[in-house]
Order: sequence, then structure tokens, then C-alpha cells
Amino acid sequence: MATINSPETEQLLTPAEVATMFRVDPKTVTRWAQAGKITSIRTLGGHRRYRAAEIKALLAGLPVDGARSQD
Amino acid sequence: MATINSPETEQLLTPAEVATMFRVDPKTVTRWAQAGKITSIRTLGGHRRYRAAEIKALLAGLPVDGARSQD
DNA sequence: TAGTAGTGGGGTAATTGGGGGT
DNA sequence: CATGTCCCAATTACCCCACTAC
Repeated sequence: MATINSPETEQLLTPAEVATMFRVDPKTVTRWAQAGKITSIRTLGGHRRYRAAEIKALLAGLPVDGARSQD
Repeated sequence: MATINSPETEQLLTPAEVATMFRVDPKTVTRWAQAGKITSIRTLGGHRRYRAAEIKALLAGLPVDGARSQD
């Protein structure tokens, strides 16, 4: 099966998206990224983007490893 | 502009919201979540969020299945 | 190029969680 | 057994302004 997960197909979410899904403030999502609880991808301007797959896993209550200390 | 286009996007309520709707204290709502009477979704910080659809059903007097033993 | 909305950073007030007792 | 209240620690929400994204 050698099915490769194309990184180019990885959908990214904005802080507002994640904040809406968790019913929290966008600032709180930023804190989670700073705390290393979620994977944060930074734009060239300094803004954060989050992986849709990871956020969905978090909402499902699944512990997600992959976010160590990036921010 | 962070436009969500997911039919599976569930609306969540804060403990204060549910407490106000039921005319009880937020602590009591927490008890219900611990007892598995209502579905509880936790934020990454440990705070609980509740499904709006389920709370509405409960307020309507409908028996809701889906909360077994989560907390 | 300009305009609007979203985001980041810092700081402060309010809410929440947990245990314990009524 | 279920609910309301007190304690403290942690988390979250809202205020400002400057910059980025589209």
C-alpha cells in the first residue's frame, strides 16, 4: 500500500475556524499553539495556520502526538 | 475569511450557558457531565463544552442517548 | 493601490475545574 | 442521591493597538 500523504493536499484552518469548532476565542487557539498542544504552521507574515486533520482528531477526543514545541 | 463549510460542525455551549438554560449552577452541569448524563467535549485546557442540540433536546424533555460514561 | 476583516502581542477580569463540606 | 457554596489554581474571554491576509 505505500500510500503517501501528500502534504500539498493538507488542508489548513485559520484561528477563527478552530476557535469556532471548539467554541473558544481565537486567542485561546493561539495559546494552545504556543503551549505546543497543537501543530502550528506559520505564514510568511507571522500568522498561524492549523492542520484540519489534527483539529478533527482533537475534537474526537483523540490524543494527538506531533505537536512538541514549535512555537 | 475563515468560512466554514462543514455540515458536521456542531454548535457547542459553555457551562454557563447550559446552567442558565436549566436554572442551575455550572457546578451542577459539571456533575451531569461526570455522571455521563450529558455529552461533554473538553477543550485542550480541560474546560467542558456541551452539544447545543443535546441540551435543547434535554430541555424539551426528550430522552437523549449518546452520553454513556465519558467523564 | 486601497479597503475591510482577521491575527498577533500584552495585560487584566471573569469563568471553569477540582476537592470538600452543608 | 442531588444541589449549592467556599476554597484555590488554571484556563479562558475581552480590552487596547499594529500588522498581515485577501
